[in-house]
Amino acid sequence: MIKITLPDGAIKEVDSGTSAMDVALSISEGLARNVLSAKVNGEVWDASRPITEDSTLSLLTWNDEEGKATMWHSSAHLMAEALEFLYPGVKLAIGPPIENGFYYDIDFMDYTFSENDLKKVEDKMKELAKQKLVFERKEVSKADALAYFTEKEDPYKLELINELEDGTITMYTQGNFTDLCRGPHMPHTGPIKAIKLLSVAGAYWRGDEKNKQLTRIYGITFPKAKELTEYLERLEAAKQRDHRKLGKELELFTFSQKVGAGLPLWLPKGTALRERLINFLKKAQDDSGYDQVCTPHIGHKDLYVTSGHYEKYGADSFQPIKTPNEDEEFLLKPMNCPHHCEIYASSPKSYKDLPVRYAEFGTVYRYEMSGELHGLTRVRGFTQDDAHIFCMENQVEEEFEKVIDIVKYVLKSLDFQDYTAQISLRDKDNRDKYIGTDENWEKAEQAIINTTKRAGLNTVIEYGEAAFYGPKLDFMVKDAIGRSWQLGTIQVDYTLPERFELEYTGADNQKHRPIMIHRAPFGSMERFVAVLIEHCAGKFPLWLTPTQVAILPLSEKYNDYCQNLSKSLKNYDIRALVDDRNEKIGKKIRDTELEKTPYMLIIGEKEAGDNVLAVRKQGEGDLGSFTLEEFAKKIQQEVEEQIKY
RNA sequence: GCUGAUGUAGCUCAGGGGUAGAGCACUUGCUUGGUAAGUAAGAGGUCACGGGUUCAAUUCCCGUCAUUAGCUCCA
Repeated sequence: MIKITLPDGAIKEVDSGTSAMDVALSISEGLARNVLSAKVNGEVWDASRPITEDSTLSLLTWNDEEGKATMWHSSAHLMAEALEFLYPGVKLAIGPPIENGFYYDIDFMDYTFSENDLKKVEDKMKELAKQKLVFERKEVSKADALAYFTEKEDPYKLELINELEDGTITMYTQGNFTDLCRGPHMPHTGPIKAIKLLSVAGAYWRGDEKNKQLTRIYGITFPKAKELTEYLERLEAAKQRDHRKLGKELELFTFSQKVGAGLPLWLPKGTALRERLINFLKKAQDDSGYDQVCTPHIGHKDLYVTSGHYEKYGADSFQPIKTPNEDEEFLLKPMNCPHHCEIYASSPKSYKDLPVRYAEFGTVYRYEMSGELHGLTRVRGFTQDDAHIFCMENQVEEEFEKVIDIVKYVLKSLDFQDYTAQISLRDKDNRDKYIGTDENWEKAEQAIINTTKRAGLNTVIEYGEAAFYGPKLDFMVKDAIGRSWQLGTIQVDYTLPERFELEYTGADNQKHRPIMIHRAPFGSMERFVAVLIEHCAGKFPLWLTPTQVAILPLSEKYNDYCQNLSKSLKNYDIRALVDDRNEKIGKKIRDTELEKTPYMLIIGEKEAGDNVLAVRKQGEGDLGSFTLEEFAKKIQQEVEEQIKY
């Protein structure tokens, strides 16, 4: 007899060799039907695998992440079976579960496979799933595994087996399909009720571009058709708030083939919004003791050799610009820090001057591989809301905290509630890729950990994600539909002051080296606006939105009255536009609703006569009558509420 | 960069070896309205760019540029 401890602490005494499924059956048949796999002593197992020693056991169903992964992994095998049936002789590489579904990498040999063929595979999978094919686990020797896949002529599996240790190899079979697999798998294919193959893409064998490119098929399965429908609806909703689509519709930005890939062009409305964001941050920075500086878009190659960026990024950067006569080399600036270091160095500094904080909305250029470009989130020219703080050792933590405060203020004002601070430290093993001394790294890493703890941030530590010159704190922001983006960043740097030989004179009349903090609360204007658009689905906070109020005259008779109204609102710093088109009021309201303008004023005979405003709120409807003063006050209050410290 | 898909009016898209079409937007006329689409007419295109095949190419082929999905999830 062995003892099985269940999650609620209950202990069951059962015969050795009892499976998780047996335990489930002893609890209830309904539960047993839903079991996909089981966690035995912390390891995910097949529900049917015999347990032979005292163990903790939790049964995994569709409601557990591991349960989902089990079903998706099994679905990948099911797809492989369907593919082998429809395309005999295809070579299979790997097929794991992923965050949303699964994929399988396939070498289609001489077959051609396109998106149009997905349906056919999907149908075959459905047919197979209905047969409730049982997944059988088998431990095999390395020799047997090699023999099986040699016979099958599958080079990918053979390569994988050769790297495995004898005695640890397992195979799984369902129906007519056998695969090398660590498992676990669900008991049988029955619970796979809804199947959708989503896309076909290329992927290199083992992720290495020198290897052969295989065909990757992505899919997802569910135990209920309704869940699939809901999933597809969520995908559709995400598409609807894609910043590339909304950016076009709301006339915020565009791209031009002639200007070049990855070089965004900001349209008037987008620029106005961007300027508003910039002024908002400038004010916060002004209040926090920052000084604005301004530096050129190019810098001498030597500047970047000194900073170390040339060595690190030279090949990835744009090519140097050569002067015609002197043959000097300049680079488009990939970052602002070296310029700011030279500003610091332009005059002697005393400890009494520190900290100095140089801020610049600096446009930088970086060469991104053409395939990496993506809307406004990954571009080749972008503007950082950059600043560099030069301070003394004993000021680092306080400065760091102040920066965290600004970032928190920015995120709050734009209604980002849900974010994580990711502390990026050095790779634990491979330390060659970082510049600077171990001692300085230790100090900087500790400073970040301490301050984030004190600021009460929700943090996660990532090793190996640090910049090459120092550790950093990145703000990972979740948008409204749960996707995570890296926006603001704060980085401690002991290295650049060293390389630029920056100094200050201490109270002891000795020269000391300042410490540098890089920071950008938005990250870049481009990425921030992109994420903001997706976060609010184009319905910007009132303080930021391009047009706050649309004035809709009921007929052309009231156009002049409305123009005057617009001017009056301007005196209250309210941005209003008059829709003076020759259209009916229903049409004007509909168009304004679709443009997501927050407020509408409907002006006809009654309003013009009584000197009142009929107010309508976007998405909500009629709010009733207001006087101009009442309305202006309402708007101003709402704006102040949003950008309060 | 690699692989696939895509590129037709300002936007969203249909079409197809014999020099192009819809809806919305735009212009003009009628209409002057009460909280999500009034009505009629009109204008608008080197079918991304360059080459090839053909009597004829926007359509087929090749190349370039751009957009897009994936190449990060590891039996």
